[in-house]
Amino acid sequence: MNTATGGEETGGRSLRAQMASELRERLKEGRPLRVYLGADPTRPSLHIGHFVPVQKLRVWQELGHQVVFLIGDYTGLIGDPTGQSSERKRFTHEQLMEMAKDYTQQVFRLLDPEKTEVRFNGEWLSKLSFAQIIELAAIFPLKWIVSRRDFADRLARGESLRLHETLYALMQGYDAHALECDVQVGGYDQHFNLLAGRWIQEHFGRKPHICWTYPLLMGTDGRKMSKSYGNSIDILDTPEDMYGKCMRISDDLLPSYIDLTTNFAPAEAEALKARLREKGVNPMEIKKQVATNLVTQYHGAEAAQAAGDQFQRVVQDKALPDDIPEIALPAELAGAPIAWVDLIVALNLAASKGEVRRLIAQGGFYVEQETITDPAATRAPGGTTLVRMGKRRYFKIVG
RNA sequence: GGGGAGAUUCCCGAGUGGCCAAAGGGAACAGACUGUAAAUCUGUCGGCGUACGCCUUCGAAGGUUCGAAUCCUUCUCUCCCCA
Repeated sequence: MNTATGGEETGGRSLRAQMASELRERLKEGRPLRVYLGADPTRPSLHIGHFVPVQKLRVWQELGHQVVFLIGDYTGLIGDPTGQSSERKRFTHEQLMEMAKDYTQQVFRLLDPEKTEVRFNGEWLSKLSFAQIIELAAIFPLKWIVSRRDFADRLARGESLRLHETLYALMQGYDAHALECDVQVGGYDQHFNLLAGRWIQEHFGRKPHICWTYPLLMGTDGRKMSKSYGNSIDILDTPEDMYGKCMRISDDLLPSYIDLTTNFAPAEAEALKARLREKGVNPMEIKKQVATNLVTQYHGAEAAQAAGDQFQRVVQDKALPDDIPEIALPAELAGAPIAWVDLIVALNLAASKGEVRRLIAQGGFYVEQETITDPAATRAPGGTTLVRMGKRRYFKIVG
């Protein structure tokens, strides 16, 4: 059964079409729908890739539907095995509750706390009896579980796969049932977990919820978005960083960013994507609109405007940024001329003298906006000196 | 428990006695150009020295050798196959 395999190829057109038609039916009921997103608080800091469903939840919220944000304090005890190539590190309930604080704080950058129902799945999962778990477990043919690509791969490679991991989907599915929701949103990889909710709801004679999933958002360079790749845009980024990182999105990824991260009205989004396909249109202009939209969502229109202005000034017009960090010279370095190479290393602004020399040799070291070409150049003591290393690392050395 | 493969500079990955600070790719950094911090092109990419050079590095510790990432011994860890 195709829909049970849980991989990114699942679902397919027919399922999506079915979900769309079920959603249309449900909307005809004319009441606010309960739309839920669950997340396990197993990561300390989040990026906009994690936030694609959150961003969509906000759209639902703005349309007047009841949005539920579920914190997986119990599912987090297992850790979602979806897409994992090995057993996950497990957290204690205390750790999870601690991380949940940061988590909700970040989520409320987008969602309206007043209008959001926040729940913890420990509320019901902790109360299930063994008999109830048996009943739930009986819903899932083992074949569905072991044919999921992630599990199948691990089994094929002879790697550890433990029973508790196979229960994850059951737990998430039960959440959907307990929350009596109409729609569950999630990443595309969550198909299996979302469908589990439908099976459980159907088992209990309920109308199954609609599964609404979103494709994976790639990092700004086209690889998987990950903090360690340095290609992520993080929820807690400053407006300037967020804007700048948006401008760094590869041109060909722009359409997916428009779809997944902005809250343009559908027609507007389509228009932007159409513009991108036109000849002679500078993608930069559209990228700026995406950046402004994104920063506005997280920081407000004013901050977005300011960030855009700063980008224009600093990057495009190559002017000085607003606040350049000042570095006061420690006593032992002050008072005498010192070679730039030594100074920069002493201040920990570079890992080695060779690195600074290289920068100078390549014409990327500037003092008071003048390129330094002599690797032995020194700085005279006293006063404030503006230093620029490379494209955008500015410092003021004082003392 | 038995058999096999492997651990290389940030990552992947070549390298089986000197030409190896170590191919190639990726990332990163710089410069050029541009339509942006995109794309493209060029360069750099262990440390110290202006420099012929010196020092440290190829899982760990020893050993063989004029000379080892490459050979031997032991150890640690990882993966695969069989039971």
